[in-house]
Amino acid sequence: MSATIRDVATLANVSPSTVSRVIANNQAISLETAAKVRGAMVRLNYVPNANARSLAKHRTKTIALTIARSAEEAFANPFFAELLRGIASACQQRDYKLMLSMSSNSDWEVKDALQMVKGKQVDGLILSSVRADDFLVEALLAEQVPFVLIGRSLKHHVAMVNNDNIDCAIQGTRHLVERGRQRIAFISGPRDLVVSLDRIEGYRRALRASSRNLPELVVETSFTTAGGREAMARLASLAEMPDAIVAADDVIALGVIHWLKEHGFAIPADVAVIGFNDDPMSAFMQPALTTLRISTYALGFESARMLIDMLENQSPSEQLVIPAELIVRQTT
Amino acid sequence: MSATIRDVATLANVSPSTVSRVIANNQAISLETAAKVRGAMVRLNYVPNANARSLAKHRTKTIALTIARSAEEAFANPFFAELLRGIASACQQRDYKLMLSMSSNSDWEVKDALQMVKGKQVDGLILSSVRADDFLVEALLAEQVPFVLIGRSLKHHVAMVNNDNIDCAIQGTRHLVERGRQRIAFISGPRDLVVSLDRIEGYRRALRASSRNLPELVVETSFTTAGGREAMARLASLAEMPDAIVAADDVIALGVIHWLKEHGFAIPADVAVIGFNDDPMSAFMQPALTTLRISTYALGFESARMLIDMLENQSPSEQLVIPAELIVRQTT
DNA sequence: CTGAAAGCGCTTACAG
DNA sequence: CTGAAAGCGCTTACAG
Repeated sequence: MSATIRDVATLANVSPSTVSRVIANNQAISLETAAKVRGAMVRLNYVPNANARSLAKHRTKTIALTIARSAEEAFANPFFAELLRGIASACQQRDYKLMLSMSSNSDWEVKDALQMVKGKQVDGLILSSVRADDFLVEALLAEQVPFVLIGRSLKHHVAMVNNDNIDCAIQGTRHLVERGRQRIAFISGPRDLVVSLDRIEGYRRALRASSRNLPELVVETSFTTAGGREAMARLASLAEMPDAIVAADDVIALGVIHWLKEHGFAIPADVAVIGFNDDPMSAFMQPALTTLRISTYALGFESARMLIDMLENQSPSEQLVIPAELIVRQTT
Repeated sequence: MSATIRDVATLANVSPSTVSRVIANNQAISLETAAKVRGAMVRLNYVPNANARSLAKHRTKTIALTIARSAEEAFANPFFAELLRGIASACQQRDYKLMLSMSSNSDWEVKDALQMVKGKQVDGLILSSVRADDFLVEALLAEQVPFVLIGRSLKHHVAMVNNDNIDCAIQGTRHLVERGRQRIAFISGPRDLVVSLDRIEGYRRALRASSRNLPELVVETSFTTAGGREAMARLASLAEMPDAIVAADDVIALGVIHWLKEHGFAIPADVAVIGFNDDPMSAFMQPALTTLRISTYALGFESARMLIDMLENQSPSEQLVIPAELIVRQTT
């Protein structure tokens, strides 16, 4: 059995309260006593029991990232690795622990999230995606759980860090318009996500803003390479095939490019392609992918920083918009 | 404040002990009582406090993955995302929570790990890499902490899941020998890692086993794309440049390929390249990368499964070797 | 089948 | 500057 606070107290000849105070760096304790206690702690190899501590203090110094997908799916997309990188860095800096919660269906997601926070395993949550009808947000609001969104809520004014996805899609689409493309299609992720709705909206606005009366062509698929291939195949079977694709994710764009190459289309000569995210691999693809750099790392870092600030200083919830940038490479 | 077990007890008109028993699904409780209690739980939206529970039960149903790098670095390599995917899946299946622990230096690593386990935040650990002089392993052994290694320990017989890295390197190198390459260089990751030593060993054995008296050429770099470029640049500056590269990681291989393309070398005509891992991106590179598929996902999944088995059934520690396979594509 | 009591290992007013 | 006591919210022998 590990040493407890009593063992330390006994060895140092003080009361447990005193030991507790030196753990907490309480200034009231005299330097001699503190030194004596610290000596006992190292001699016993003492580590405070975090459960007892959390139970007494009502805080855990732990936050969780929730991902509304099966673990299988989630980390297949570099977006989440990059997001995690940012979150983990902020946690490291602020001495917080990070917990991961993945759930494949929306009921479980709500249940898991509430369980972690109400069960006092974590102090707060980062939600990695937001659905249009977000039960989770409502449930968390109702239960007064501290959380920050990666993305935005359609209905509630809550802490969030997001990109201006409408504007991103406008930029991407306009770029294609300016390149003189005639049939620009948009391959969207699942339409129940706010991010999908925003990007579709931006795509539409850009087309309408062009004076050329360009047709709107939106198809939906999953955020996977396979999804990209499949969507491209569908688009190619149309009477008139698109000459440009805006894909809502680099991983989708990758699938599109594969399909095109396999079927002998030249990129960008026959079909131009633009993605979203600027995943680390995207610069290295052949041809290198034109994409919207949404700064996923910053999204993660800032969300964690914001949550921890809220937790520690009850600072008010912020609405942060991370700037995005069109990175033009070889596919357009 | 959230409802506690007392609130539920009061509402259901039973004692807290009884509520605790229905939470635990204790068979002794009558069906009526159980139903009554469950009713009260949902009415109060009750969630048990995990800290109190862990404190009383001495277990948390949580495991941690430790990564001995800064968060910055870790998730830049797809290996960890893939590993995490496997681990998270197993956790999901077995209803365990997953905690992440990253630490950039070896002292912190030991401290963090002991803190998590001795502090009862987690029941056990998965170590994602093993150093030749592994203080962590010794410390964990001394403290009787349950853990499993991804990789192998040079000195201790402990629970582990690993690839036969020596054999992998033999296969990869032999493949190049059979392709008639004359100057086969090996780009290793940091030499303080067991996995690096094993792969270097395999490379050497394969060269010696060839009857052609091939020169040994080993350089060391970090597990990054930049590391690959830099190492390739060094090799290219030699009197006689290599005509084949075995890179200890696909990410390194990617850097090598970039360097070669930028400097006008044909792959594989001038220089053949082989990687390790079969990261998801590797099949999509141009040219597609020949690599050793080490089944990273399985490594992760099995490590978590093994750890949880040890935790739940005190099953003895296993030594599992995940088979690897040479995937020949276009770079060789 | 159920309850009262002690215990898990901390923290924190309250006294002195 | 330090200690005794109560409390955080559970679980689990021990009785009955």
